[in-house]
Amino acid sequence: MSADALERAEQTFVRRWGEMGATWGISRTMAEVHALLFITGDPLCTDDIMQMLQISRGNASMNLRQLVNWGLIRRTHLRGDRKEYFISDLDTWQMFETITRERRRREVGPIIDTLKQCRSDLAGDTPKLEKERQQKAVDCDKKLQDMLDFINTLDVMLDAVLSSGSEQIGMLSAAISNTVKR
Amino acid sequence: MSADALERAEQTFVRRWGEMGATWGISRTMAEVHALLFITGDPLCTDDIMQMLQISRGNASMNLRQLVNWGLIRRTHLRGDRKEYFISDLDTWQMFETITRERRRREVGPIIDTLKQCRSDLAGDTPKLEKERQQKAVDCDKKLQDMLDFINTLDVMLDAVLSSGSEQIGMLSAAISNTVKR
DNA sequence: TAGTCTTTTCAGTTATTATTGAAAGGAATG
DNA sequence: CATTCCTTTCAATAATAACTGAAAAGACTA
Repeated sequence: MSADALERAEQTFVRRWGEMGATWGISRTMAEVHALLFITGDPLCTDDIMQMLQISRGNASMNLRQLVNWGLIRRTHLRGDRKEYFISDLDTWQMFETITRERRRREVGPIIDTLKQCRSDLAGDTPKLEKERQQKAVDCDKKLQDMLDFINTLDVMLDAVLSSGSEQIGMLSAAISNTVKR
Repeated sequence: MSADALERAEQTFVRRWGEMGATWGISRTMAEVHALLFITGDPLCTDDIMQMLQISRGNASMNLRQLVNWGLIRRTHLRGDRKEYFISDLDTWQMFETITRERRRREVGPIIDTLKQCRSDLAGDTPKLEKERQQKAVDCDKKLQDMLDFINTLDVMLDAVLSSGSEQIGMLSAAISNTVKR
């Protein structure tokens, strides 16, 4: 039995979203589960997902948990049914915000810490180096500083964009274009 | 023999940058090679890189080629030496721009194509569905449209930011903050 | 509390991706 | 044009990441 147009469209979307996720360091299956819940819109239970994506119960359980932890989907229940159902946030902007905040939280702090760590180690020990190496240490320090400044700028911009919310996104977009054109 | 402060700082930076890359869908080694060339600043040959990262010649060759293709490093030569040397772009903003442009080029087009494809398939076949499914098809189409709009907005913003160049980045940052505060 | 239904966990397996090393291919040198 | 030095390629291998399935744990019911 062949799929109808709706099923085909959904499947195509799910597959592509999975591939996208994979190139961005998110497991293909996790992205597919999310895509499926998003495009379906309805609450789905673990068995639905296992069946539609042809994956095992354990796999489904793991990936659903991760998505809940990320805040991209939430658990829900259908009355008269003991099973757990899952439902995705359907607001595109909100999804973007959730993903971005999460990655920022996990990644920006640690990298800044490392950069600062490198700098302070260098600062303490540079005087102990021979002259030629001292110059290199200074160059290295400058690069670390550049990188820190850059990450900071990006972080501030991101913060502003994220806290603006979807209503202001058009305005923001316009403001950026204006600034750039000048 | 133990490493001095400069070596330690460089190694820490390289390792962390590699980990970062890995979580962003870039192979750890490729990120490490790039980090090494960046933090060193000097031209390095394949053997330097093999030795410093403890990797094989083939591996070094492959990853260097990729980095050249991405435009993050370039080949260079030292007079009196037959070997090829590699040197990294040292401008943080420029590096960001290169990476972002490259990923955008590779990824944004294809995903937009898929979304459009899904929509037009749906549009053609929706009338053939039974009534209840037609409603679902309309809902699905709306989500695809939302996603397209969102990607488009993001793309426009990104384009503006990228074409602004590093000199304007402070101004841009300020403009964003202003817009958001209002 | 025992019985039933559901979810989670995780050791073992499979699939994917990255790496090696040696052979082949190029390029400069004399 | 033969030699040397260097780079690339790629089949084989190793390392990593993802997935399975069955057992254990948890939760609701009567």
